[in-house]
Order: sequence, then C-alpha cells, then structure tokens
Amino acid sequence: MQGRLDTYIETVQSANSLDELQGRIKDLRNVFDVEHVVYHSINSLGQQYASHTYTPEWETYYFAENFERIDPVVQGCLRRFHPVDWRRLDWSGKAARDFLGEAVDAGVGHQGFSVPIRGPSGQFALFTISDRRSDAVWEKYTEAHVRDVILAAHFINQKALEIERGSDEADVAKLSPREVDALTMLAMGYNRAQASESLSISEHTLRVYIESARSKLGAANTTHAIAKALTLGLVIV
Amino acid sequence: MQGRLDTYIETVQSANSLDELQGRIKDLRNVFDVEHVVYHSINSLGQQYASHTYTPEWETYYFAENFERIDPVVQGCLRRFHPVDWRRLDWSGKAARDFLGEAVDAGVGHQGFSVPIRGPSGQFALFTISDRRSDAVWEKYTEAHVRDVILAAHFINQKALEIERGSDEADVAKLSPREVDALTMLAMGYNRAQASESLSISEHTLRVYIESARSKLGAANTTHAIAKALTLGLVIV
DNA sequence: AAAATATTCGCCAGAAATGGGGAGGAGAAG
DNA sequence: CTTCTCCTCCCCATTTCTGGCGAATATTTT
Repeated sequence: MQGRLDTYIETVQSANSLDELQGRIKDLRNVFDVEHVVYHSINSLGQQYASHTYTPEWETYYFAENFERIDPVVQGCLRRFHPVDWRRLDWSGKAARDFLGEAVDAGVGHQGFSVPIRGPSGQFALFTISDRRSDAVWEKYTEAHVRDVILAAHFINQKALEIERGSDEADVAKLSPREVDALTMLAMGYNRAQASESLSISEHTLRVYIESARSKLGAANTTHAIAKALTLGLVIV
Repeated sequence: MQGRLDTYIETVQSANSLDELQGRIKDLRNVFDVEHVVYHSINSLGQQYASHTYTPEWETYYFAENFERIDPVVQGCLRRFHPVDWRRLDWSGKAARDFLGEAVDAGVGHQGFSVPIRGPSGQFALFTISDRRSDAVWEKYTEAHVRDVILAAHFINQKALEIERGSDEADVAKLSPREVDALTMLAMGYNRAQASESLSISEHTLRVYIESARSKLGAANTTHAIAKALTLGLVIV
C-alpha cells in the first residue's frame, strides 16, 4: 500500500488538467480498493467542483438541490479537522434522513470516510472514500488507512488548486497594516467610533483606511470588504 | 523513519495537556533529526500559541513586536496550501530583511521548511522544521520528508485543537437556511434592498433573518455577524 | 398534541455609514 | 533624487442601517 500510494501521488502530480486529475481520482478506487472515491471542492455556493465515481445523475441532482447544505458529510466536515467516519456524523433531522435515503438509492455506499481539507482564501474541499463493507471491517480498514487517505486528499487538493489558478500561491490584493487594523476592528464588531478609538486615530482617518481597503479589494461596501478580507486570509479574527 | 514517525504519532495522540504536547513537539527534533521544530497557531491577532525549540526570549520578542505580521514565513504560508521552503518565500522589503537578521541572531536556523495547516472556524497554524544544513543537503532532505512533515503537522494540530476545545468538533450556533441565505447575500456585497430582491422576500423579512442570526451568533452588528458566520464556516462565500 | 422554530409581512424615527471633495508629511523603492 | 505608497486630518449631503413596536402560518421536534 505504501509503495502504491507513493507511485500514485507521483501520477497525481503529473496531471496537467482537470480531466487528467479526474482520471487519477478514479484510479484511486483500485489503490484504496473501495467502491467510490470523491473529491468535492466547495467554494461559493453554486461554484462547486466535484470529481467522483458516482453517477452523473446523482451529481446533477445533488447540485441542483443544493444538497451540500443539508448533507451531514459536508456540514460535519465543515466543523471538523480530522477525517471522520460517516456513522459518527449527525444524521438526526428530517432533511438529513431524507437525503440519506436518496443517496443510498442513487448508489452511494452506506459506509464512508471523509477528510476535510482547507486551503488559502477560504477554500474548502472534501475527499471521501465510500464502500459497502460491514461496520466492523470498515472500521478496521479506515483505521489502517487514515494517513494514506489524508495524504491522498492533500496531494489531490494541491493539484486541483494548482490547475485552477496556475500556482500554489494566490496573488491577492495586499492591504497596508493600518488597513488590516481597520478591517480587523470592524470584523470584531466595533463600530467606527470604537474602532478609531482603539486604534488611536480620528474617525475620519479610519474611514480613509476602510475606503482604500474597499477599493483595493473591489468590494461594494464595508461588509463585502470584510468578507473578502476574511476569506482571503488578509484579516484574521 | 516511517516506523519512527508511526510510533511518534501515537505518542502525540496520547498527550493530554499542552505541556505534554509541548514535550512531544520537542521530541520531534530527534525524530526528524533537525535543530528546531515549531508549532505556531495563529488565531486572533494577539491570541497565538507557540510551542518550539527556540529561546523563550525570541518568543517573547516575536509576540511583543507582532512579527507574525511581517514574518514572510507566516505571511507566505497564509497564502499557500503546500509546504514551502523558506528560500522560496518573498524576503524582499526592508521589514522582512530586518526581521530575518534578528531571527538569525536569535538562533533561528537559516534553513527552514514550513507547512500551513487550517482547521475549522478559521483556525490557522504553522508547523516548521529548521536547520543549518547546506542548501543542497536541505533540499534533498525536505524533498524526502514532505509527507512525514505533513502528517506530523496534521496530528500535532489535531491534538492541539482537541486539547483546546475538548473535541474535534466545534459546537457552534446553527443558523436556519434563510438566515444563511441572508448573511450570504450581505457577505457578497449586496445591500438589504438587493439581497431581499434576490431572495424574493420583503426587505423587512430579510431584516428579521439578519436580526435572528445576529442574536444567535452573539454579534454586535451585521458586519460582526457576517465575520463570525464566515469564520465559523456557517456561510461560504 | 403541545412546544418550539422557521418563514413571512409592515411602519417610523433616530443612529450610523457612505460618497465625494481636499491636503500635508514620512518613509521606502527604484 | 524622484516617485510611490502609507499615514494622518477635516466637512457635508445622502443613503442605509438599526431598534422597537406587532402578528400570522407552516413545519419540525418533543
């Protein structure tokens, strides 16, 4: 397995297009010896990318119904850091149960193991392996392969990001220190009066920073600027 | 190395306090055979945690001077997904060069390899190994150990998160679908008129959602609510 | 079946943010 | 040494947001 994964990662790194990457992702079924493999990148709602071994109908339906909003796998992984077995997710709630029914009907395996991956600029993706092994067997299997799955997820996501934007580094607008300060205060819930006091500057000066940050970020208003700065990692709150 | 790392990860997972974790992190010097090892978690500006093998004086100084804002290692990793060699970072700019000088004087190795790690709720951390090997040797060394470093970073961060908040899962407020819609529109830069039109509801109804979301999130104002929702992963823009 | 949420609608007045002007000094990069 | 970005301060008119009042139906959970 170790050797196969090493070889596999090399083939992933040699991919040059999303089509090739998609092929590599499907190859993973053999490497990991599971029924299904999924790489699902979720950025803006509605701007998702998925490469998987499910039916195309399921993908279409899933996206059309915005299932990412109720899918406990997505929702659970959004709140977690470590890979998680599907059985440990929260399947209570009508929407989740209904979704599960439809998913199983569509051929999605009842066992699954998903790893959340996060990149810069708020990027989020899921890497999943799914199968129909029994509970006991699946548990042993996943325990034995956590690290391999983590590494596969990492390198696939790296490649996806690289293909998408040409390099590892995102070239985003740069904000001056004071602009960062200003946006940070606002993101913490301060209004302009409080923020300017915290920074020991006049309220007018604060506004200049907010203004310039907004224009640098191409934001329509302050809230938009905060949202952009946060997702771009320019401001940490 | 493979075997040693496996054993090491088990010892990391058995740590029950930050002190123990700190011990495990220092042990990594032997596992990886490098001079310095650093785990640096950056959440709010000013709420950082670091566990490392540098001098306590350097840590104090670093935090006091807010060096995370100019440190090219931090800034570079904030924009990257894949581990990066320090030499490939952007050291131009007076602030960065001055910082480098002070760092080297403080005993920080001139070679370094850092991996960015991101968790839920906007959590961000860096795992770094640093040494004084020559360029050529260091390059070969890091190439050979990327995967080990990635895994070490992952499990250390997992443990740090677990110790910090008791479990892998963050238990955050849940928003209703419409509340998410409302905040999403605002985060995209729409004002209330545009947002309510997009959602085909009255402006007043929109306000109700914003209000309830704000109270659920314990936010002081709309901007604060957006910021919280974004960093908590409740809203994806 | 009862309780709790979620979704939807309206009006008004005061508070806050925005847009568009203008201007000087300090420091860094080329 | 010139150019550029950064930091700092000020006014006014208009738009937008916030807070506080109240209320009905539908869906989900307990």
